[in-house]
Amino acid sequence: MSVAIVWFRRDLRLIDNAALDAAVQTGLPIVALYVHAPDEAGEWRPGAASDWWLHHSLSALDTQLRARGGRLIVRRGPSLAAITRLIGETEAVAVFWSQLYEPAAIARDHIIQQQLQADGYIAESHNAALFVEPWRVSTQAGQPYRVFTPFWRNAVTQIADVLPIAAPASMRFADATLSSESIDTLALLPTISWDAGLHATWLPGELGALARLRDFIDEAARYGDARNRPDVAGTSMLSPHLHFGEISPRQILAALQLAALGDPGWMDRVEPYVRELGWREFVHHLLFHFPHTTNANLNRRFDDFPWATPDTALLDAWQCGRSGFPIVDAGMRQLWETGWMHNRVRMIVASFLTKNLRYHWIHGARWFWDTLVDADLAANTAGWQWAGGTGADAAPYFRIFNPVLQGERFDPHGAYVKRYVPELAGVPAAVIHKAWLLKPSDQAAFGIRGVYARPLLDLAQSRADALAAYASIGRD
DNA sequence: TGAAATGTTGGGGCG
DNA sequence: ACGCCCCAACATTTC
Repeated sequence: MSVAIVWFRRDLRLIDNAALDAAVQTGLPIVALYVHAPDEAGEWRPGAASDWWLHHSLSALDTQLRARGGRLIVRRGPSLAAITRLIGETEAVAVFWSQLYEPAAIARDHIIQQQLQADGYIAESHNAALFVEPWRVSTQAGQPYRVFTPFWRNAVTQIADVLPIAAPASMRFADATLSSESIDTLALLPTISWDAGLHATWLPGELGALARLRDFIDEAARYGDARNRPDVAGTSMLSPHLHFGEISPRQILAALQLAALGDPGWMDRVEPYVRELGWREFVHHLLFHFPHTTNANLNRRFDDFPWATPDTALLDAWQCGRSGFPIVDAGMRQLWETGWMHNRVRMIVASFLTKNLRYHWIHGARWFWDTLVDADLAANTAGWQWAGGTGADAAPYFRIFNPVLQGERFDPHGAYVKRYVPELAGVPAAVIHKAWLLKPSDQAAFGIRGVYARPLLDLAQSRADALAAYASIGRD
């Protein structure tokens, strides 16, 4: 019996899935496969929060497939061995999958494609995650872009067709005698129950992604004003859904364009959000063209930068949200509780780590990698290199955020801080971001104790130290 | 999508 | 009435 295998990885959806569509177009019965092979990601194997999401997203995909008469076949890696074994069990003639952009995945997929094609099988990779493939965007000199604005100006001209592919009207599945691991046996869920906040915040899976998109469309025109306010639900919160491919950027853009019909000014108002989709595109292209940047500075001038040697207690305080700077601690606790942090606050905590503490950005990248449900090697790498001043189109190193001013500007009522740092619930908004400056009698009256009466570092001194360190490596 | 230091301007208090 | 000074407000420069 001939069949076509759809090898799902991080394209866990039925809509706008070119690989799935290509498999259906063969007219052959389908086998939907997931191969669990976390070691194949090398050093950047998914962390605990990502695993939590993956478990639920795989379950959601399996549920969707079962509703259509099929199911998800789950096997353990190595991927090539699992695929070739399944080919033997099914007499498959074709394997379809969606392109990934991490260096380890590219290398693995290349070997698998070569092997399958050498053995006479159809082995096709399709684009599921980007508007434009990275090898189709370059400067006039033929180089990859390192600056966002010209990159995006070029890339948008290539976004011609944003009509997403519909989910297959009907799917015919291969006979259901194939063995499958249960998703539970992959042991993706935490052994101790720290995931209540994740459950309360997220609904992994394609239906959850579509529901989130639907909610966001109504607010998208306000994104430009609201996106910097962590105390307001002003962002799309689609990042983990995008990471796992439960929804595609094309679907999002198409939905925005549909909502804009009959309202000519609407697309202009959502442009700030579309631009963020552009940044997502940009960082994926960067990772493709500069794969070493997961661990090494893109700007090699920083290779001699005098980063401080991390102090375990201070690094731990940053991770756990006990630095004494309310906006920083609120962000780190939001991350721990929900697996996500508002982007404005990500910039603040990253500036704090790489500049006030002067720790190498890799320490932040590793912590985010383990704790974010949207941990994405392209976005995480570029985001941390941007914050640390070592990346493409990066914030210059001397651009140091002041957590007091940032807190006052973007959490003016202290509502975000109070939500995640309950110790400060009794502090008036006017002083909540700098409570250590109050006189002791006021501190006592407002219940200010511990690090909030005495933060772990001096902002002015650490800023001066960072600038001195920056001066020591000289200009270009 | 920076903050702080430095420079400039102009209104108003005051002798 | 006038010059002087202070300082808030804004602009520019620097890191």
